[in-house]
Parts: sequence; C-alpha cells; structure tokens
Amino acid sequence: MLVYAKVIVDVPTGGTDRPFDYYLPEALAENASKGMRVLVPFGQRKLTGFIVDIVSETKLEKVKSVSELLDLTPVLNNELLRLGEWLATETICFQITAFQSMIPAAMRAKAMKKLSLLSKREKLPMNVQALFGQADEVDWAQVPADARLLRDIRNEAEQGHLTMKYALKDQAKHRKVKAVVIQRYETPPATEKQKQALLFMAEQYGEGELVAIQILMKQAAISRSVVNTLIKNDYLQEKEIVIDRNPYTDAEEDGNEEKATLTSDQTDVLAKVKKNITQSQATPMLLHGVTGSGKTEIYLQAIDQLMEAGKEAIVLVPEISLTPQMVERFKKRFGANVAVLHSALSVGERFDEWKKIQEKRVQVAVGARSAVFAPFTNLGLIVIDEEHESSYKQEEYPRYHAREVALWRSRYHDCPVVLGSATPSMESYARAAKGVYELLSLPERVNQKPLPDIELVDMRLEMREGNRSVFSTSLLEKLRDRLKKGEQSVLFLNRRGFSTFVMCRNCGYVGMCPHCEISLTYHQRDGQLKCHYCGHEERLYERCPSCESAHIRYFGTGTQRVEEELQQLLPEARIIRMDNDTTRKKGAHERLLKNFGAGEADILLGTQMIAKGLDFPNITLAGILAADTLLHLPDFRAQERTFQLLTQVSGRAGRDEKAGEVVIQTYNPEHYAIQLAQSHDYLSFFKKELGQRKQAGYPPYYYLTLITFAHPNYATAMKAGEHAGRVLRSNLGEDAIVLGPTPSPIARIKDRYRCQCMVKYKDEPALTELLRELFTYFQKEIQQDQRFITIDRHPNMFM
DNA sequence: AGCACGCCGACT
DNA sequence: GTCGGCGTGCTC
Repeated sequence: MLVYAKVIVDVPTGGTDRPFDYYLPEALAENASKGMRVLVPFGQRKLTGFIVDIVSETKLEKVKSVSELLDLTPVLNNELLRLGEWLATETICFQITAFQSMIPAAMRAKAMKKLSLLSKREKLPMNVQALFGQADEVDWAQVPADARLLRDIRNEAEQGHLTMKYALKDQAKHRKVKAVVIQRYETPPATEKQKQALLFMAEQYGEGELVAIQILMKQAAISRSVVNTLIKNDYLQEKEIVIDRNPYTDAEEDGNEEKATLTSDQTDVLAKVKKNITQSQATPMLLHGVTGSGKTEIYLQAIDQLMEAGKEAIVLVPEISLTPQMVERFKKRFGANVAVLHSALSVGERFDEWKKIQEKRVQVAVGARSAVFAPFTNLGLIVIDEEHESSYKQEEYPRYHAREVALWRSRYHDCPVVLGSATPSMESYARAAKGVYELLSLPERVNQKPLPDIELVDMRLEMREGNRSVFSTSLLEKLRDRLKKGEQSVLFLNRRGFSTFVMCRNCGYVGMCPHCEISLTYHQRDGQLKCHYCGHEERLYERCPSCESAHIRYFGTGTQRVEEELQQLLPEARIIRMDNDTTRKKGAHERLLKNFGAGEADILLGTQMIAKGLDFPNITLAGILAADTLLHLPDFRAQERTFQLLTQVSGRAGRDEKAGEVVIQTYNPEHYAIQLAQSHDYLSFFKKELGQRKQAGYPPYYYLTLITFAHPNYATAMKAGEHAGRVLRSNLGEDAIVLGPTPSPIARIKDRYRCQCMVKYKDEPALTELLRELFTYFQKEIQQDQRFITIDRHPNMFM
C-alpha cells in the first residue's frame, strides 16, 4: 500500500529544501498522485506543497497527515517533476522555487490564515471586539502586531472563543458567467417579449442547453429584465458556467489561412526540419535567416505537419515581439488550436491558456520564456525564435535560460529544437560551426528584395558643422522626404545609458539615490526623481542641495525630449511615441501599433520595443539615433548586442514592395560592429568577435558563473567574497579562472553593499556541487529578493 | 519563512 | 518577581 507522500513544502529556505513525509489518509490516498499540490500541517502552520513521490513506508516514527489535495489531476507530470529537479540543481535554487516557476501564477496558491469567531462577540475583550467589527472572520495579515492584542487573542483561543482557519488565498481561476437553461415552456409567458425570447431559446438551443445570459440578450435582442422575469417565473433556470477568457478577441480564429508558397531555400530548410521531426531526432538546429527571409512560415508549416501526426509544439518568442500581429498569424493558421502565454495577460487569462494545454485542447503553445514549461506530453518540436534575445534568460531564481530547458525537453521527448535568428548568439553560432547544432540558413529575403541600404552618419562631423540637434541633416532630410511621399518611418532610440539624470551646472552636483550607488532618473511626467533599483522617489529640487544654485539641468536624451525636438523640426508630422511611459496601460502597446499600421501617424519613435516584430509595408525608412549607446557599456557582449540591434532595426524598413533605407547615427563609424552591420555581414562579424572573445577569455571559449554577495556591511560582503574565492580557487582545476571579489558595478543597492566573484571555466564537472555548497553555507537572510548570496550561471548582466 | 523556545535587561 | 527583547533551531 502506498500511503506516504513525500512533499516539498512552500518554504524557500535551505533547511526545508528536501521532501517531508506525510501520511495519506485513506480518503485521499485513492486520488493522490505525484505532481499534485497539497495542503499540509508544518509546525504550527498549514502550507501548500507538491507531492514528489508516493511510497509505502517511512523511516519516521510519527508523521502528520496530508490535510487536503488541491488538485484533481497533477499540475506537474513526471517529466516536469524531473525537469524541476534538474532546474534546481543546475541553477542552484530551491526545489520549491523551481516548481513554482513552472506553473501559472494562479496556481501558486498560498495558504492564508484567518482568525475566526466561535462564540458571541460580546464575550471578547474590547480590543478583540474592535478587531472583528461586524465580521466573523479577520484576515490574519490585517491583525496588528500589538503584543497586548496578540496575548488576548491567544487567551481567547485557549478558551475556545476564537480559532484559526486556513483557507487558500483566493486566486482568479475559472471565469464564471451567469447562464440560463429552459425549465418549462408549455404555458406561454405573459408578454410578447418573453414569448419571443423563450421561442428563440427553444429554437436555437433546445432543451437542457446552457446559454450565457449576455449572449442570449445579444442574439435575441432582449433586455436583461426580460430574462430576469423569465427566471423569476420559472421559465428559465439560472446557472453558472465556466468559460475561457478570450484575450485576443480581435484576432480572427478561422484557422484557414493559406500556406505561403516557399522559396527553394525555404523548401530545403523545411524538409530538414520535417525529417528530424518524423525521425524523432533530438537534434538542435540553428536557423540563420536574414530579416524577412520567412522563418516564421517554416515554423508554421513544420507545425502543420506534426499536428496531423498528433504531436504538439512550443514556439517561444521574446516578450517584446509577442505582438498581436504575431499572435494573429498563429491564430489565423491554427485557429483555436493555439494557446498564447505572455505577461500582458491577466493572471486569470494565463491560467485559462495553460489549462487549454493541460487538458489537451490545443496542440500549439506560443509564448515568452516561461512557455517552455508548457505541460505537453507528446512534443514534436520546440521553436525558439530570435534565439539571441537576452530575455530568454530569467533574471531571478531560478535563473534559467529557456534554450537550455528546451534542449533538455527535446532530449526527453526525442524531438528537434529549432533556434531561429538573423543574428544568432555567439554561443549558438559557435556550436553550429562545431557541428553540435545542425546549421540551416536562409540568406535571402522572401520577396527577393535586397537588404536595405544603410547610411552611416558620423555625428562628430555634424557637431563640428554646428548641428547640435539629435537629428543629423541627412536623417532629417530623409524624414521630410517620407512625409512628402506619404510613407512611414521608424526612429529608434536606445534608452540604456541614456537615463536623464539631473546635474547642477554650477557645482556639478548629481542627484544620487540615498540607498543605492546610482544616480536618480528624472521623470518629467510627475516631476519626480526616481531610483530605478529601489523605487526611492523625491521631488525635483529647485535649488541645488549642495550649493543652492538655481542652475539645475537635466542631462541625457529621453524619448519625450526627442519627440519634442522632432515635433519642432517637423511641425506637420504625426508622431507616435512608444516607450515605458506610453505603453504601461494594458492594451496600449497594441493600440499604438494598430494606429501606426492604419496610417494614423507618419513617424513611430520608440525604444527597444519597436526593434522587432513590426512588419508594416509602408515603412521605408528606419533611423537609429544613437548607435553607440550600447557599445560602451562595461559588458563583454556590448559589441554583439550593438550588431544585433542595428541589424534588427534595419530589418524594419522595406519589408514590402517599396525599397527601404536605413540611417545609423554614430560617433564611432569605424567600429567593426557598426561597419559590419552596415554591410549586412553576420559571418564576418562572428569571426571578428570570436577572435576578441578568445583573446579575452569569454564565451563561447569559457563558461561564466557570477557570484554576488550583498550585505548592509561592506566588510561582511567582502569577507564572504574572499571566502568564496578561496574555496573556488582551491577546488577547481588549473583551467579555471576565479576573479575577485571586487565591488559590483553598482556597488550598493537598497542600502546593501555588493561585491562579486567571477568564475571562468571550460570543463568543471564538480562546479555545480561546489556552488551548491557555497550557496548552502552562505544561505542567510532572504527578504523578498534581497539575498546574501546570489549565484548566476551563464549571466547576461553583470551589475 | 514563521513560530516556539530560551535566556538576559527594565518595569508593573 | 514578570514582561518582552530577539538569537537559535526546527518544521514530516
């Protein structure tokens, strides 16, 4: 008899990062299985947890019982349980953290404590009575931590007047709507309207069929009060039904879109992908195709075929290119057979989409990073589009890279992975060059059009000629030309390295965050200075806090300021600005793009978010206002990122019949990343950059691991770093290089000093275990995201 | 993480 | 003498 459940409880600390044994009462044992969430007693509390195993015996003398099963079917199947284990091991995090990140937020239920009244409230002391007011239950989190009150509560509980109840935190799950069903229709109702409504119900839906009231009202053109009367007089019965939220109501879901005719290059590539799918080869393939070469069409057709064979597919897309356009394309092709998962959806919407996958109502999942955990059981293909994108790496625990998870799942399912990009990451292209990945390429655009001409504008010369504007003469002239012809332009401004800080022109004082080693950013919208790391805010001072001069100036170029300048230079231009400010509201991103697509504006000005995915035929000019901003960041990937970005933005122009043109403004026109982007020469860039990486000892020649220590006391952080450095140096092989500890680039965040060690290595099988030991050793305070030690394997960011 | 247990300083 | 500070250690 299998009567004991091994449970990982929802306590993310070192001491509890292992299974705990619980007895499964008979009533539960029958329905319990691995991967289900449960409610269990743990110390004085009740917690949620995951059953990771069910066994017949336990070594413990006394065990507590599982209180409740929270699922009817497991939320984590066997594959995902194993994947979670692997994830925790590889990324050095807790099991529970790995599991939680694999399921939708709506299912990450926390047990909530509620204080509940058992006897007449008059019997209670006044302070406790005041706490309850008119209610019978009080949320424990709302109870103030007043010693006297807490003592009184405990007293009353001992006397049986109060008790603690555990409820699951109310999470938006299924969406329920009111619906009606015919109850009787022999005796005709009183009014004409009611007769009409009932007749409509009977004819359209018949007996026993539930119809949402909203829908009935619309279809039968009757008001709510008619329905209410019918319900009141027992003609109709009111019930609740569960429906899917449909976040993409605009998308047509006909699922009949014609397949595009493929070029011969595309046909070849598709054949290779199909071959690996049908032969169940867990081969990673790198699809290197220039912008506009029709990579998506290949994914679509490959998926078409595997769906017929009853298999399933995951398509990962970077968050910012998961635009309605992109989603619509999949919906048009596969109709209701697609689930879409991304962060703009509400918690409830995501849950619905996830449920579609789990219940096998769809065969395709399209989504951002976390969609790689889609609970399919018969995967035939995983696609990672724009595989070089840094957003595939999660920047919090578990710090996984979706590419590595995809490769793990591909080996589990014996299915191929396709990594697609116009500018593959150095790591991936190097693997393809070595034959670890199968290299596929699409060197030409589908429309046979050449890639757009790119003009480099040397901003130093502009400056020398007296042009102090953000816009070069040439770019401005081209913008005017497009305006005249009624064609559209996109302008790209990279905000990174461009934060608008405030400086006193008299004494040079710069507003800094009092808690972080970083300058404050000026937000024009509300006139506040804000810290981007800890959220600290203060009002913009009228006089310099240091010298009391009134000569305060904002430096840097925000999109707002560029917009203002552009509007002055081109008063007749209709401009749409897209940045964090204008797209914060739900659906705003969508709406702005739609307006631009409909020709309601001439110029689209934006940040990162416009670099990809937009595919409008009338765009004939793309401008990059400052190509160098990325180039000089203290990051070994700066050149790679610059090349990628320039190539992506250039790809926005001339995707249709009209030829496209690109202007890149730069202070470093001779830099190889910029030169080679101009000549559309990925391969030369790859070779040149590879040499640089080899020389400096960076990926793909070395793997990296970054260990950060953060503590209110600088010396404590440094001491920990030194200890870690010693341990690593004495335990790793000769090839490994351990750097540091050195103060982190941002030396203080939220009043905690930060220092870091960097490990560069080639082959260190023991490193994972060593890191785990360090992690456990330094496992101290964790408050929110503030941990003493943070280990980031294969880091993307070094701040 | 919580929560209890436990061992020292300042109050009814 | 007690209350209550928060260091330590455990939770099946």
